[in-house]
Amino acid sequence: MDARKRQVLEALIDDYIATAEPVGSRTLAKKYGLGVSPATIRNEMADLEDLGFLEQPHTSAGRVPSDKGYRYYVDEIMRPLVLDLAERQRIRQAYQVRVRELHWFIHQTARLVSELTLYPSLVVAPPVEQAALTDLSFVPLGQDTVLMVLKTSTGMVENQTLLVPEEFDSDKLKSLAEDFTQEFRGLAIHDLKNRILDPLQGDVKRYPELWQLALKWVTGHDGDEDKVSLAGPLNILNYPEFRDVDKVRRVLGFLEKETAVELASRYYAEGVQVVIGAESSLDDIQDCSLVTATYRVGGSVVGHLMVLGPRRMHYNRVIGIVEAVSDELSRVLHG
Amino acid sequence: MDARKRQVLEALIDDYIATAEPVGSRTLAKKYGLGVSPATIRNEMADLEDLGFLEQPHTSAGRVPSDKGYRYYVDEIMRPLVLDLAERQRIRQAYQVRVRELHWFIHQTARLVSELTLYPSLVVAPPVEQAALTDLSFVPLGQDTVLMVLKTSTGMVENQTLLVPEEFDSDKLKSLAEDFTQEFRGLAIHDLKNRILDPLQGDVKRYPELWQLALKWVTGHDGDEDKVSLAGPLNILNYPEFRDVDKVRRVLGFLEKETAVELASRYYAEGVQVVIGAESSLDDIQDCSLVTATYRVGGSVVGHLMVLGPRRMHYNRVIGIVEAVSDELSRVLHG
DNA sequence: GTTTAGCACTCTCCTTTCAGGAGTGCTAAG
DNA sequence: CTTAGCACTCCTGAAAGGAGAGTGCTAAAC
Repeated sequence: MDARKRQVLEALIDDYIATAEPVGSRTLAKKYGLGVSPATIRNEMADLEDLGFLEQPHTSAGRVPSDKGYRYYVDEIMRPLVLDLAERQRIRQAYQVRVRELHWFIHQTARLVSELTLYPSLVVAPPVEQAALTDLSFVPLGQDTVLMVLKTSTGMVENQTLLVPEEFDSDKLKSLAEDFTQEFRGLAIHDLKNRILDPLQGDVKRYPELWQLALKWVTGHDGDEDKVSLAGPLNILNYPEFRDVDKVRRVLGFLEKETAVELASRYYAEGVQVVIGAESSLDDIQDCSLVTATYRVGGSVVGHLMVLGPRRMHYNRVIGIVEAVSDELSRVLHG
Repeated sequence: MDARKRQVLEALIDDYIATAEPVGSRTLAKKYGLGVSPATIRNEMADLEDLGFLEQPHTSAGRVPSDKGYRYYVDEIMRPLVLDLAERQRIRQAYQVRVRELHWFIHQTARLVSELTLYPSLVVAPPVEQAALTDLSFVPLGQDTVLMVLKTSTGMVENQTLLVPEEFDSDKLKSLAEDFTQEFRGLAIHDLKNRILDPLQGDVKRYPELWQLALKWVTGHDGDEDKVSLAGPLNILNYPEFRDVDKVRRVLGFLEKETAVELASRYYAEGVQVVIGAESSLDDIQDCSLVTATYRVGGSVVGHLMVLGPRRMHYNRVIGIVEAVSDELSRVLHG
């Protein structure tokens, strides 16, 4: 893998990313200043194909990068694009208005990323289920409704309206909230739910009224709702590889399913990860690549951010954007 | 327009809805027990074409209903399908779990409708902007954040987190909330916002601290967010008329834009409305039909519910579903 | 008068064929 | 090692032809 091969590979991938057409030796020689003739490039391309970096759709077409080719490009050749001023500003301003509302953060992030990258983007919120309870209070709303406000160790706030017996007045609720916080503080939400649902724990007897309320919460609470935000799915339609409606259905279907969330969480390692084509071993997105990033609150990874595009994705640009956004998000979440 | 013409029209539309293929006289004679020969049906079809109810894609194809044909079918022939037990139960159970959270209601409704109809569905929430303020309270969350809980005359609750100066302690907030409610109760949210933004009103001077808080609310509050829920957009991909990606883009683009919401609100008349093809005079959805319905709280229309599908939509089924769901939604919102 | 069988006609759709073009690999010369 | 030349392959798009579906019309049957 000498320098010229790398040059050829880079030029070819750049061209293919831009045009979506198989790239021939003549094109490469003409458009990119490689200083050699098409014939020479042909030889290099044949070598690159032997090495597994390129593929030929058919004998007399140009070449197309293989998964392995993209992988080499991403790992060894390309460098993340530095965003221009306007884009950096846009990212900085995106989070200025509101505060502390989980679903707003992820919604905003997903939109921001998909608008900047022109690809669909999925943002997975901090898994509330795993965060620990830090504080809980009840706010009376009407004579039989109450707002339950729950704070977690990841700094997020969750609200949920509950129906309560009428005899729960303001003072009663206050003392119940204190009991609840006292008893359960520090427990992960997930464990807390299990404990509430388990009659053997004895909570039923010790706090009959509180337990009744808590049960309403658990049964009414859909842990997954609002935790994922998808933006810009239609962007996918702008790329010629998605001319086929069946393909569109598979890919967008994937984004709407649980699989996408799972996959995002699978790449748990800090920082930006790239998954190219078949590397995901998911049939539905064989022809797609993913760029995922994590964001943090107080040093630990709490959520994921994912961009999905065709295999010939603008990796350098997307990686640059995803890095910038996840950094900014971590920053504002920390503050 | 004699009885047999109606029969032929009905059979033809039923068949076209089922198959998406132009319907020929032979098919009609064979599949539907009309008791006459293809030749007779041909004559009827020629008449129906003269009347503008049918169209011929080309000389030697079968016939296809025109907008006018569908219109006659919807208004004069078809009757809403009565849902079966399982479906009715499903609708009844859909709203049992949670209470009073606006975004949850519309989200749930959109999902329910799209799953039952197999078409995309859009639900527009009661316009909070137009509802009157009935009550307001602040809940301290941390040393500098506070949850603002706002109740409206449509019975909905809105929450928003605000950043506040540290000197606003619990008692202070309580008295501020009382002042606020006292002063502004009964005002439409929309007017309230304008008033807060208008320095000439004198609120700045009279309630400097409160006004500061209110301003944060107004500027941080995106009136439209969470007010619209789209479900099942991908359903559209299952219909052969949307093989073409450009068409898909136009239609799904329409659903994501403000236009769709506007359109839904345009059909403000109580009950179910059907818009067929070009009747909407919107280019993007020339080949689509819409079924809209309204739902009510305390007797007055507050929101809209919309189903979008190909022109050959299962009108009877969709209308039945939309009626049932909007009734149920009105019922639970009232309670 | 209405209904129907028969038939010629039209138009689409699918397949086949064919030429053009792009790109390759190989060979041999620079 | 590089490059020009050339035969070869394979896709693509246009043109041509046949099959099939469905029609409208005419004339006979009810």
